[in-house]
Amino acid sequence: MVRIAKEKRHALLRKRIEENPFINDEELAEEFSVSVATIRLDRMALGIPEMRIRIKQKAEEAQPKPGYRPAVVGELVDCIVGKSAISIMTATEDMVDEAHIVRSQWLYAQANSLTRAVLNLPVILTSVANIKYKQPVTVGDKLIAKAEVVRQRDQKYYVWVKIRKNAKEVFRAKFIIESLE
Amino acid sequence: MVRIAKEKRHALLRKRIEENPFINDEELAEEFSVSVATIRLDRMALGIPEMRIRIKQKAEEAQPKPGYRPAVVGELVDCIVGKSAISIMTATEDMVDEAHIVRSQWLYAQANSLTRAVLNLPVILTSVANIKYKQPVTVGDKLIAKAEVVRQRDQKYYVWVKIRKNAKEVFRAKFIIESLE
DNA sequence: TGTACTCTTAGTAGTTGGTACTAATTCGCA
DNA sequence: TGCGAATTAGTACCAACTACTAAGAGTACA
Repeated sequence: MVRIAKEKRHALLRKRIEENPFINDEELAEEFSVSVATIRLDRMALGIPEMRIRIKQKAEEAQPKPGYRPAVVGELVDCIVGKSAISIMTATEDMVDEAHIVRSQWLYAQANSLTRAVLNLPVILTSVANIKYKQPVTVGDKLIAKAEVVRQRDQKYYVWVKIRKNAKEVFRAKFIIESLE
Repeated sequence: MVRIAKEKRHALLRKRIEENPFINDEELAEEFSVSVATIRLDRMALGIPEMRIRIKQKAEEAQPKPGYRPAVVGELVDCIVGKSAISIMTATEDMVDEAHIVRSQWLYAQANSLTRAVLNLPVILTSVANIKYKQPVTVGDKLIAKAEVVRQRDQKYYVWVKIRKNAKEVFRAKFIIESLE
Protein backbone atom coordinates (compact mmCIF):
# COMPACT_ATOMS: atom_id res chain seq x y z
CA MET A 1 0.00 0.00 0.00
CA VAL A 2 1.20 3.50 -0.82
CA ARG A 3 0.25 4.87 2.53
CA ILE A 4 1.60 8.32 3.28
CA ALA A 5 3.39 9.18 6.51
CA LYS A 6 1.36 10.20 9.56
CA GLU A 7 2.67 13.73 9.81
CA LYS A 8 2.11 14.45 6.15
CA ARG A 9 -1.39 13.03 6.39
CA HIS A 10 -2.10 15.23 9.41
CA ALA A 11 -1.11 18.34 7.50
CA LEU A 12 -3.17 17.36 4.48
CA LEU A 13 -6.13 16.43 6.66
CA ARG A 14 -6.07 19.79 8.39
CA LYS A 15 -6.05 21.55 5.04
CA ARG A 16 -8.75 19.33 3.57
CA ILE A 17 -11.14 19.96 6.46
CA GLU A 18 -10.44 23.65 6.44
CA GLU A 19 -11.39 23.96 2.78
CA ASN A 20 -14.41 21.70 3.24
CA PRO A 21 -15.76 21.53 6.78
CA PHE A 22 -18.80 19.56 5.56
CA ILE A 23 -16.82 16.43 4.80
CA ASN A 24 -17.39 13.47 7.13
CA ASP A 25 -14.97 10.86 8.46
CA GLU A 26 -16.00 8.18 5.99
CA GLU A 27 -15.29 10.38 2.99
CA LEU A 28 -11.99 11.48 4.48
CA ALA A 29 -11.00 7.86 5.10
CA GLU A 30 -11.61 7.09 1.45
CA GLU A 31 -9.65 10.11 0.23
CA PHE A 32 -6.62 9.20 2.31
CA SER A 33 -6.91 5.44 1.80
CA VAL A 34 -7.01 4.71 5.51
CA SER A 35 -9.71 3.44 7.85
CA VAL A 36 -12.32 5.61 9.52
CA ALA A 37 -10.68 4.77 12.86
CA THR A 38 -7.45 6.36 11.71
CA ILE A 39 -9.23 9.53 10.63
CA ARG A 40 -10.79 9.74 14.09
CA LEU A 41 -7.46 9.27 15.82
CA ASP A 42 -6.04 11.96 13.56
CA ARG A 43 -8.82 14.38 14.39
CA MET A 44 -8.33 13.68 18.08
CA ALA A 45 -4.62 14.39 17.81
CA LEU A 46 -5.20 17.60 15.89
CA GLY A 47 -8.07 18.77 18.06
CA ILE A 48 -10.50 18.92 15.14
CA PRO A 49 -14.10 18.38 16.23
CA GLU A 50 -16.60 16.14 14.45
CA MET A 51 -18.40 17.30 11.32
CA ARG A 52 -21.62 18.31 13.06
CA ILE A 53 -19.76 20.50 15.50
CA ARG A 54 -17.71 22.06 12.71
CA ILE A 55 -20.88 22.90 10.82
CA LYS A 56 -22.49 24.24 13.95
CA GLN A 57 -19.51 26.51 14.55
CA LYS A 58 -19.74 27.83 11.00
CA ALA A 59 -23.45 28.44 11.47
CA GLU A 60 -22.93 30.19 14.78
CA GLU A 61 -20.27 32.44 13.34
CA ALA A 62 -22.78 33.57 10.75
CA GLN A 63 -25.46 34.05 13.39
CA PRO A 64 -25.92 37.59 14.67
CA LYS A 65 -24.29 37.05 18.05
CA PRO A 66 -26.25 38.58 20.91
CA GLY A 67 -23.31 40.54 22.22
CA TYR A 68 -21.63 37.52 23.78
CA ARG A 69 -18.44 38.42 25.59
CA PRO A 70 -16.68 35.85 27.69
CA ALA A 71 -15.49 37.16 31.02
CA VAL A 72 -12.56 34.77 30.93
CA VAL A 73 -10.78 33.48 27.84
CA GLY A 74 -10.49 29.77 28.60
CA GLU A 75 -12.26 28.00 31.45
CA LEU A 76 -11.90 29.23 35.00
CA VAL A 77 -11.29 26.18 37.20
CA ASP A 78 -10.20 27.76 40.46
CA CYS A 79 -10.22 31.25 41.88
CA ILE A 80 -9.32 32.74 45.23
CA VAL A 81 -10.12 36.41 44.74
CA GLY A 82 -7.17 38.62 45.57
CA LYS A 83 -4.78 35.70 45.70
CA SER A 84 -4.61 33.21 42.84
CA ALA A 85 -6.62 31.68 40.01
CA ILE A 86 -6.31 28.95 37.41
CA SER A 87 -7.83 28.64 33.95
CA ILE A 88 -7.61 26.02 31.21
CA MET A 89 -7.76 26.70 27.49
CA THR A 90 -7.34 24.28 24.63
CA ALA A 91 -5.71 25.78 21.56
CA THR A 92 -8.02 25.56 18.55
CA GLU A 93 -7.62 25.95 14.80
CA ASP A 94 -8.86 29.56 14.78
CA MET A 95 -6.07 30.72 17.09
CA VAL A 96 -3.17 29.84 14.84
CA ASP A 97 -1.24 31.53 12.06
CA GLU A 98 -0.14 30.06 8.73
CA ALA A 99 2.59 28.04 10.43
CA HIS A 100 -0.02 26.55 12.82
CA ILE A 101 1.51 28.33 15.80
CA VAL A 102 -0.91 29.93 18.24
CA ARG A 103 -0.83 33.72 17.91
CA SER A 104 0.51 35.32 21.05
CA GLN A 105 -2.60 37.47 21.45
CA TRP A 106 -4.51 34.38 22.61
CA LEU A 107 -2.05 33.67 25.38
CA TYR A 108 -2.18 37.35 26.27
CA ALA A 109 -5.99 37.18 26.34
CA GLN A 110 -6.03 34.09 28.55
CA ALA A 111 -3.51 35.62 30.94
CA ASN A 112 -5.08 39.08 31.06
CA SER A 113 -8.64 37.85 31.50
CA LEU A 114 -7.52 35.51 34.28
CA THR A 115 -5.90 38.49 35.96
CA ARG A 116 -9.20 40.35 35.79
CA ALA A 117 -10.93 37.36 37.36
CA VAL A 118 -8.48 37.00 40.23
CA LEU A 119 -8.75 40.68 41.12
CA ASN A 120 -12.53 40.80 40.63
CA LEU A 121 -12.68 44.58 40.75
CA PRO A 122 -15.44 46.55 39.05
CA VAL A 123 -13.34 48.93 36.97
CA ILE A 124 -9.76 48.16 36.13
CA LEU A 125 -7.09 49.17 33.67
CA THR A 126 -4.11 47.20 32.51
CA SER A 127 -1.41 49.82 32.68
CA VAL A 128 1.76 47.80 32.12
CA ALA A 129 2.46 44.30 30.84
CA ASN A 130 5.72 42.43 30.52
CA ILE A 131 5.51 39.26 28.54
CA LYS A 132 7.75 36.40 27.69
CA TYR A 133 6.58 33.80 25.20
CA LYS A 134 8.97 30.95 25.86
CA GLN A 135 7.82 28.18 23.56
CA PRO A 136 5.52 27.90 20.55
CA VAL A 137 2.07 26.44 21.15
CA THR A 138 0.09 24.50 18.55
CA VAL A 139 -3.45 23.22 17.99
CA GLY A 140 -4.72 20.77 20.59
CA ASP A 141 -2.33 21.90 23.30
CA LYS A 142 -3.98 22.15 26.70
CA LEU A 143 -2.87 25.35 28.34
CA ILE A 144 -3.05 25.81 32.08
CA ALA A 145 -2.72 29.38 33.29
CA LYS A 146 -2.02 30.30 36.87
CA ALA A 147 -2.31 33.86 38.09
CA GLU A 148 -0.94 35.11 41.39
CA VAL A 149 -1.33 38.50 42.97
CA VAL A 150 2.17 39.22 44.23
CA ARG A 151 1.90 42.78 45.53
CA GLN A 152 -0.56 45.57 46.08
CA ARG A 153 0.33 49.21 46.49
CA ASP A 154 -2.39 51.84 46.71
CA GLN A 155 -4.66 51.19 43.75
CA LYS A 156 -2.05 49.16 41.91
CA TYR A 157 -1.95 45.38 41.78
CA TYR A 158 1.01 43.37 40.58
CA VAL A 159 0.00 40.04 39.09
CA TRP A 160 2.16 37.25 37.73
CA VAL A 161 0.70 34.81 35.25
CA LYS A 162 2.37 31.63 34.06
CA ILE A 163 0.96 29.42 31.33
CA ARG A 164 2.09 25.83 31.18
CA LYS A 165 1.69 23.16 28.53
CA ASN A 166 2.05 19.84 30.33
CA ALA A 167 4.74 20.69 32.85
CA LYS A 168 6.60 23.13 30.65
CA GLU A 169 6.22 26.86 30.99
CA VAL A 170 5.35 28.37 27.61
CA PHE A 171 4.30 31.87 28.58
CA ARG A 172 4.96 34.23 31.45
CA ALA A 173 3.50 37.68 32.08
CA LYS A 174 3.60 40.39 34.69
CA PHE A 175 0.74 42.82 34.76
CA ILE A 176 0.34 46.03 36.66
CA ILE A 177 -3.35 46.64 37.02
CA GLU A 178 -4.94 49.84 38.22
CA SER A 179 -8.23 49.89 40.01
CA LEU A 180 -10.45 52.89 39.22
CA GLU A 181 -13.38 54.04 41.28
CA MET B 1 -54.19 21.50 30.71
CA VAL B 2 -53.59 24.92 29.24
CA ARG B 3 -52.65 23.59 25.85
CA ILE B 4 -52.89 26.13 23.08
CA ALA B 5 -54.69 25.48 19.83
CA LYS B 6 -52.91 23.70 17.01
CA GLU B 7 -52.95 26.59 14.55
CA LYS B 8 -51.67 29.07 17.08
CA ARG B 9 -48.94 26.64 18.11
CA HIS B 10 -47.93 26.20 14.48
CA ALA B 11 -47.49 29.93 14.02
CA LEU B 12 -45.49 30.26 17.25
CA LEU B 13 -43.38 27.25 16.36
CA ARG B 14 -42.44 28.67 13.00
CA LYS B 15 -41.41 31.94 14.64
CA ARG B 16 -39.49 30.21 17.43
CA ILE B 17 -37.45 28.12 15.02
CA GLU B 18 -36.74 31.09 12.82
CA GLU B 19 -35.28 33.08 15.68
CA ASN B 20 -33.36 30.08 17.01
CA PRO B 21 -32.60 27.44 14.38
CA PHE B 22 -30.36 25.60 16.87
CA ILE B 23 -33.24 24.46 19.08
CA ASN B 24 -34.09 20.75 18.98
CA ASP B 25 -37.43 18.96 19.18
CA GLU B 26 -37.09 18.07 22.83
CA GLU B 27 -36.55 21.67 23.88
CA LEU B 28 -39.41 22.80 21.69
CA ALA B 29 -41.69 20.16 23.23
CA GLU B 30 -40.91 21.50 26.65
CA GLU B 31 -41.46 25.11 25.65
CA PHE B 32 -44.87 24.36 24.19
CA SER B 33 -45.85 21.81 26.87
CA VAL B 34 -46.53 19.07 24.33
CA SER B 35 -44.81 15.79 23.53
CA VAL B 36 -41.86 15.45 21.18
CA ALA B 37 -44.11 13.45 18.83
CA THR B 38 -46.40 16.44 18.46
CA ILE B 39 -43.49 18.74 17.60
CA ARG B 40 -42.47 16.28 14.91
CA LEU B 41 -45.95 16.12 13.46
CA ASP B 42 -46.02 19.92 13.50
CA ARG B 43 -42.70 20.20 11.69
CA MET B 44 -43.92 17.68 9.12
CA ALA B 45 -47.08 19.68 8.55
CA LEU B 46 -45.14 22.93 8.24
CA GLY B 47 -42.35 21.42 6.13
CA ILE B 48 -39.63 22.47 8.60
CA PRO B 49 -36.58 20.20 8.42
CA GLU B 50 -34.79 18.74 11.43
CA MET B 51 -32.33 20.78 13.46
CA ARG B 52 -29.19 19.35 11.84
CA ILE B 53 -30.41 20.25 8.36
CA ARG B 54 -31.37 23.75 9.50
CA ILE B 55 -27.91 24.31 10.95
CA LYS B 56 -26.29 22.98 7.82
CA GLN B 57 -28.28 25.42 5.73
CA LYS B 58 -27.20 28.33 7.93
CA ALA B 59 -23.59 27.19 7.69
CA GLU B 60 -23.75 26.89 3.93
CA GLU B 61 -25.21 30.38 3.59
CA ALA B 62 -22.25 31.71 5.50
CA GLN B 63 -19.77 29.67 3.52
CA PRO B 64 -18.36 32.09 0.90
CA LYS B 65 -15.55 32.84 3.31
CA PRO B 66 -13.43 29.69 3.24
CA GLY B 67 -12.07 29.58 6.77
CA TYR B 68 -11.35 33.29 6.82
CA ARG B 69 -8.98 34.40 9.56
CA PRO B 70 -7.89 37.99 9.45
CA ALA B 71 -4.14 38.34 9.13
CA VAL B 72 -4.35 41.75 10.75
CA VAL B 73 -6.68 42.82 13.55
CA GLY B 74 -7.91 46.17 12.28
CA GLU B 75 -7.42 47.44 8.74
CA LEU B 76 -3.96 47.63 7.26
CA VAL B 77 -3.65 50.99 5.53
CA ASP B 78 0.06 51.24 4.86
CA CYS B 79 2.96 48.82 4.99
CA ILE B 80 6.63 49.05 4.10
CA VAL B 81 7.87 45.54 4.85
CA GLY B 82 10.82 45.55 7.22
CA LYS B 83 10.32 49.21 8.09
CA SER B 84 6.93 50.46 9.19
CA ALA B 85 3.19 49.85 8.93
CA ILE B 86 -0.08 51.49 9.94
CA SER B 87 -3.46 49.99 10.77
CA ILE B 88 -6.81 51.43 11.83
CA MET B 89 -9.30 49.76 14.13
CA THR B 90 -12.56 51.09 15.48
CA ALA B 91 -13.46 49.89 18.96
CA THR B 92 -16.77 48.02 18.99
CA GLU B 93 -19.19 46.85 21.65
CA ASP B 94 -17.81 43.30 21.70
CA MET B 95 -14.36 44.48 22.75
CA VAL B 96 -15.35 46.07 26.04
CA ASP B 97 -15.77 44.91 29.63
CA GLU B 98 -18.58 45.72 32.07
CA ALA B 99 -17.26 49.24 32.55
CA HIS B 100 -17.32 49.81 28.76
CA ILE B 101 -13.55 50.03 28.58
CA VAL B 102 -11.84 48.15 25.73
CA ARG B 103 -10.05 45.08 27.05
CA SER B 104 -6.32 45.40 26.65
CA GLN B 105 -6.12 42.18 24.67
CA TRP B 106 -7.64 43.96 21.68
CA LEU B 107 -4.96 46.60 21.65
CA TYR B 108 -2.40 43.86 22.08
CA ALA B 109 -3.93 41.98 19.14
CA GLN B 110 -3.93 45.05 16.91
CA ALA B 111 -0.33 45.82 17.80
CA ASN B 112 0.96 42.28 17.56
CA SER B 113 -0.77 41.49 14.27
CA LEU B 114 0.54 44.73 12.78
CA THR B 115 4.01 43.69 13.85
CA ARG B 116 3.57 40.39 12.01
CA ALA B 117 2.49 42.30 8.92
CA VAL B 118 5.44 44.69 8.93
CA LEU B 119 7.93 41.85 9.27
CA ASN B 120 6.13 39.61 6.75
CA LEU B 121 8.14 36.52 7.67
CA PRO B 122 6.79 33.00 7.17
CA VAL B 123 7.31 31.62 10.69
CA ILE B 124 7.67 33.93 13.64
CA LEU B 125 7.39 33.88 17.38
CA THR B 126 6.68 36.72 19.75
CA SER B 127 9.25 36.09 22.42
CA VAL B 128 9.03 39.22 24.53
CA ALA B 129 6.53 42.04 24.83
CA ASN B 130 6.61 45.17 26.95
CA ILE B 131 3.40 47.04 27.06
CA LYS B 132 2.11 50.28 28.44
CA TYR B 133 -1.59 51.01 28.32
CA LYS B 134 -1.68 54.73 28.88
CA GLN B 135 -5.32 55.67 28.62
CA PRO B 136 -8.62 53.82 28.59
CA VAL B 137 -10.31 53.33 25.24
CA THR B 138 -14.08 53.13 24.77
CA VAL B 139 -16.58 52.13 22.10
CA GLY B 140 -16.41 54.12 18.89
CA ASP B 141 -12.83 55.27 19.38
CA LYS B 142 -10.82 55.18 16.17
CA LEU B 143 -7.44 53.66 16.93
CA ILE B 144 -4.46 54.26 14.69
CA ALA B 145 -1.54 51.91 15.22
CA LYS B 146 1.92 52.54 13.87
CA ALA B 147 4.61 49.87 13.92
CA GLU B 148 8.30 50.53 13.37
CA VAL B 149 11.14 48.04 13.09
CA VAL B 150 13.83 49.68 15.19
CA ARG B 151 16.58 47.07 15.23
CA GLN B 152 17.50 43.67 13.85
CA ARG B 153 20.05 41.33 15.34
CA ASP B 154 20.50 37.82 13.94
CA GLN B 155 17.01 36.33 13.80
CA LYS B 156 15.62 38.84 16.28
CA TYR B 157 13.58 41.88 15.33
CA TYR B 158 12.80 44.73 17.69
CA VAL B 159 9.54 46.46 16.87
CA TRP B 160 7.89 49.45 18.49
CA VAL B 161 4.16 49.94 18.16
CA LYS B 162 2.23 53.03 19.21
CA ILE B 163 -1.53 53.27 19.15
CA ARG B 164 -3.11 56.72 19.07
CA LYS B 165 -6.65 57.89 19.61
CA ASN B 166 -6.92 61.26 17.87
CA ALA B 167 -3.51 62.69 18.60
CA LYS B 168 -3.12 61.10 22.02
CA GLU B 169 -1.04 58.01 22.59
CA VAL B 170 -3.12 55.39 24.40
CA PHE B 171 -0.95 52.30 24.04
CA ARG B 172 2.69 51.58 23.49
CA ALA B 173 4.40 48.23 23.00
CA LYS B 174 7.85 46.86 22.30
CA PHE B 175 8.03 43.42 20.78
CA ILE B 176 10.99 41.16 20.29
CA ILE B 177 10.10 38.81 17.47
CA GLU B 178 12.05 35.74 16.52
CA SER B 179 12.10 34.44 13.00
CA LEU B 180 12.22 30.66 12.70
CA GLU B 181 13.30 28.82 9.60
C1' DT C 1 16.76 -12.59 13.08
C1' DG C 2 14.07 -11.48 17.00
C1' DT C 3 12.01 -8.20 19.73
C1' DA C 4 10.30 -3.62 20.90
C1' DC C 5 7.83 -0.19 19.44
C1' DT C 6 4.47 2.76 17.01
C1' DC C 7 0.82 2.97 13.75
C1' DT C 8 -3.29 1.23 12.03
C1' DT C 9 -7.44 -1.31 12.00
C1' DA C 10 -11.43 -3.97 13.72
C1' DG C 11 -14.99 -4.24 16.71
C1' DT C 12 -18.22 -3.20 20.59
C1' DA C 13 -21.12 -0.26 23.37
C1' DG C 14 -23.29 4.10 24.01
C1' DT C 15 -24.97 8.94 22.49
C1' DT C 16 -27.73 12.57 19.99
C1' DG C 17 -31.30 13.92 17.26
C1' DG C 18 -33.63 12.60 14.43
C1' DT C 19 -37.28 9.49 10.47
C1' DA C 20 -41.14 6.50 9.73
C1' DC C 21 -44.49 4.01 11.34
C1' DT C 22 -48.44 1.88 14.32
C1' DA C 23 -51.41 1.79 18.11
C1' DA C 24 -53.56 3.64 22.00
C1' DT C 25 -55.38 7.40 24.44
C1' DT C 26 -57.38 11.95 25.28
C1' DC C 27 -59.85 16.25 24.17
C1' DG C 28 -63.49 19.12 22.39
C1' DC C 29 -67.80 19.36 21.11
C1' DA C 30 -72.38 18.31 19.41
C1' DT D 1 -72.78 9.73 25.33
C1' DG D 2 -70.36 9.13 21.05
C1' DC D 3 -67.40 10.67 17.23
C1' DG D 4 -63.34 12.36 15.00
C1' DA D 5 -59.39 15.01 15.29
C1' DA D 6 -55.40 15.75 18.05
C1' DT D 7 -52.09 13.98 20.89
C1' DT D 8 -49.06 10.67 22.93
C1' DA D 9 -46.52 6.33 23.50
C1' DG D 10 -43.79 3.07 21.65
C1' DT D 11 -40.96 0.48 18.35
C1' DA D 12 -37.48 -0.05 14.79
C1' DC D 13 -34.21 2.26 12.26
C1' DC D 14 -30.55 5.68 10.80
C1' DA D 15 -26.11 8.85 10.52
C1' DA D 16 -22.29 10.30 12.55
C1' DC D 17 -20.24 10.29 15.84
C1' DT D 18 -17.36 9.25 21.14
C1' DA D 19 -14.87 6.19 23.99
C1' DC D 20 -12.85 2.21 24.59
C1' DT D 21 -10.34 -2.52 23.94
C1' DA D 22 -7.77 -5.59 21.46
C1' DA D 23 -5.43 -7.36 17.80
C1' DG D 24 -2.53 -7.03 13.64
C1' DA D 25 0.90 -4.65 10.49
C1' DG D 26 5.05 -2.08 9.76
C1' DT D 27 9.53 -0.35 11.01
C1' DA D 28 13.65 0.20 13.61
C1' DC D 29 17.28 -1.13 16.24
C1' DA D 30 20.60 -4.34 18.17
